[in-house]
Amino acid sequence: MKPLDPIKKRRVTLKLVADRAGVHASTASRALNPVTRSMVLPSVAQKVLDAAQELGYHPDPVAASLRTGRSKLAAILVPDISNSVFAPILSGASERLATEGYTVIVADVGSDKDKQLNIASGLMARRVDGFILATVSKDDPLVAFCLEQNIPAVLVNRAEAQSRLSSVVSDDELGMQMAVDHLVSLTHKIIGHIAGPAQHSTGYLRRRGFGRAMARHGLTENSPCQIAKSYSRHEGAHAARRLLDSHPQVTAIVAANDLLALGVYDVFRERGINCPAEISVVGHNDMQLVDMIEPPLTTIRIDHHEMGRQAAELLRQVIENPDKAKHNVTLQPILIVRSSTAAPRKPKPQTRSER
Amino acid sequence: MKPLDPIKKRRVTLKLVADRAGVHASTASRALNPVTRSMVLPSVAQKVLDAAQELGYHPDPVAASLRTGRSKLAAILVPDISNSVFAPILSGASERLATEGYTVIVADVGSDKDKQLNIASGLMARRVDGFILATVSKDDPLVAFCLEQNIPAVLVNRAEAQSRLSSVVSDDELGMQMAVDHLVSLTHKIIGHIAGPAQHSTGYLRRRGFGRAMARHGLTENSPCQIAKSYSRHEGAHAARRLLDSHPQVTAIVAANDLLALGVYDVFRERGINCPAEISVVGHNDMQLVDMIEPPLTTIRIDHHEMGRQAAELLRQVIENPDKAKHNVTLQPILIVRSSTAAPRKPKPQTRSER
DNA sequence: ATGAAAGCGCTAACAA
DNA sequence: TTGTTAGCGCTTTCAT
Repeated sequence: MKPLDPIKKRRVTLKLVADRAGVHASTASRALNPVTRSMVLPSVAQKVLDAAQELGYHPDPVAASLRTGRSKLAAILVPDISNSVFAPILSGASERLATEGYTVIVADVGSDKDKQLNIASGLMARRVDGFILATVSKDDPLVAFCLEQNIPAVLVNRAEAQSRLSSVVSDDELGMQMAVDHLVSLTHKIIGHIAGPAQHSTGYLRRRGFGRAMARHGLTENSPCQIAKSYSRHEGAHAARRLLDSHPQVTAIVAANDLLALGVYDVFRERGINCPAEISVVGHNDMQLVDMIEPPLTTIRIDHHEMGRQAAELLRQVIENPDKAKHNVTLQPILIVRSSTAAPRKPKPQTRSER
Repeated sequence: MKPLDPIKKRRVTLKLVADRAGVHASTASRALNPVTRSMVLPSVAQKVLDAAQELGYHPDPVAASLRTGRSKLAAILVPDISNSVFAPILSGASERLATEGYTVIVADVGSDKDKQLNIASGLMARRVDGFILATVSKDDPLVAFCLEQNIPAVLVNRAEAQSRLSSVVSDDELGMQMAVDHLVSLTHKIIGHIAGPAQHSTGYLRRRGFGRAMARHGLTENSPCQIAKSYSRHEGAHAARRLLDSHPQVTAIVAANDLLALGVYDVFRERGINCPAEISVVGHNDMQLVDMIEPPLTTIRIDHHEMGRQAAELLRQVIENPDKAKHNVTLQPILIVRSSTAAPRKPKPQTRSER
């Protein structure tokens, strides 16, 4: 004599629906799945659909997943969810994936490659249908992992030199070109660069873009560069100090991203340097709120929301057709001029002796 | 004659492990599960563990889930992942849940209640073990849903008046008390409030906290308030305009959150009002970067990371013991004084005629 | 302490 | 076109 359980109501199963419609479970299954619906008489299909409706049937994705090996689950791996650059990427991607019927798992996986791999295999065990990776660095083991496991994956924001996977990134070189052109048009001649870590494509490509743009203006000799250890305000400040110590003559600094530019601001404050009167600064990303800081930051805007959207779309395509040719999408950034850039102050005659 | 598939390597199943260890699958299952391991001879358990190790066995959570009804999946619902307030909550909660073996699904569910309910039932179908809700407003249908479905859930950041579920929030009234005390100590007497939407506990409680604090100082008559339609810079500006138009005498404004305070800044800029010389401003949340804006914002800091952590911990407890008594955790905020607050300018004799 | 057997809810190969 | 059957990989009675 089992105690009956009045609280937990029974799950509505496919069998229940089938019984009510007077057909076999497999027929009900076919009727319910739009793809296989044509295998079933329209009249029967309608009966099944009605029965499902009446009973409030919701297919069990877990059971389906066990059976089919697919899950309608997509995972997005970010190195740091607190970094606000990723927020619009996530919302763009989630939005798109949700409309395609995917449930999105956002995993904050940190920067430790072993940890990342662990988390990725955990998700594989859950049979996620694909990954969007916002984490990759040069020769990333995660990419190797996805290739090995033969699981659909696309890169977003950061890519690889060898494009082993499809990707959506901003045109980092072009962005730097824009930044440099803008400064040169303001008649700057000695422009420093605070680069991001070289193992990230953003760090590497933006640095290259900076170098090329300066070369194009014949300013190669006047383009000192310091590489920040990470994309953080703290490391940005660190690099800025090194840059200013070694090249006090710079009249402008191009930072590889906004966080680094904020670090530059910190150093300006610390040393009483006026921006843009004494030194101009350009950031990269147009992170939220950089229009509110003082001075409002001139920067390169990337449409991260669109980036997420396109990555999601690409992933969907790869999931549907794993042999799809790789696509490397490059988004056009735009220059946003605010108040951190201005023409350089005319060098006072006694400038040299001043220090 | 089936074509053999040299690419897709076979999944290592429990049966495989059992065979290799020379036991039955059920024994292997018992040996692998720490909880049931004691039902098995230590020597046998060891053999199974070794076999699993050698084969690189990973239990299939999908199959386990189908069988047990549990999933080791936890979902966090946020209204807007782009709002940077949620980032530290998410990372705090994810971190904690991950160490407990949960995989976290972050769902960006928007503000539409029907959409939220749809997404929640979708996740229920996936058999998530529990929800963390960062979305709730007054009498939220999502809370009713969780109660009905009898699924573990805890609230974070925003709570309900009737505490139908456990929650972790900041002490919103205390925060406002701190803000008002600070301004009063600077000798402000006429202080306005830009409130958040009343259907959110943060909006309602902060407003009440403001009113009570002003009353405590005997300033009830001098505490005009405007309610913003949403927590956004835009609505903050809107409310600020209304406040300044109706009460031009205010010397300080307490905003219900930082985003609203930024809107106030926008209006100051638009009207040429100097902050803090003419009007002081206090925010709430200590969102990232508000120390960089001009002037750096005095605000109430909430430890959102800790908030997420504690919500996760609470959720774990509720999942383990659904009959656990409700806990309503209140975190202490702290006042962060920066440069948006100062003593009010001494009213010039001709102030009144000036306008 | 271990094995046998059933079944979670679904889908798909096969048969009719 | 529909039903039969088997099984995805696991856990959990039940029997031994």
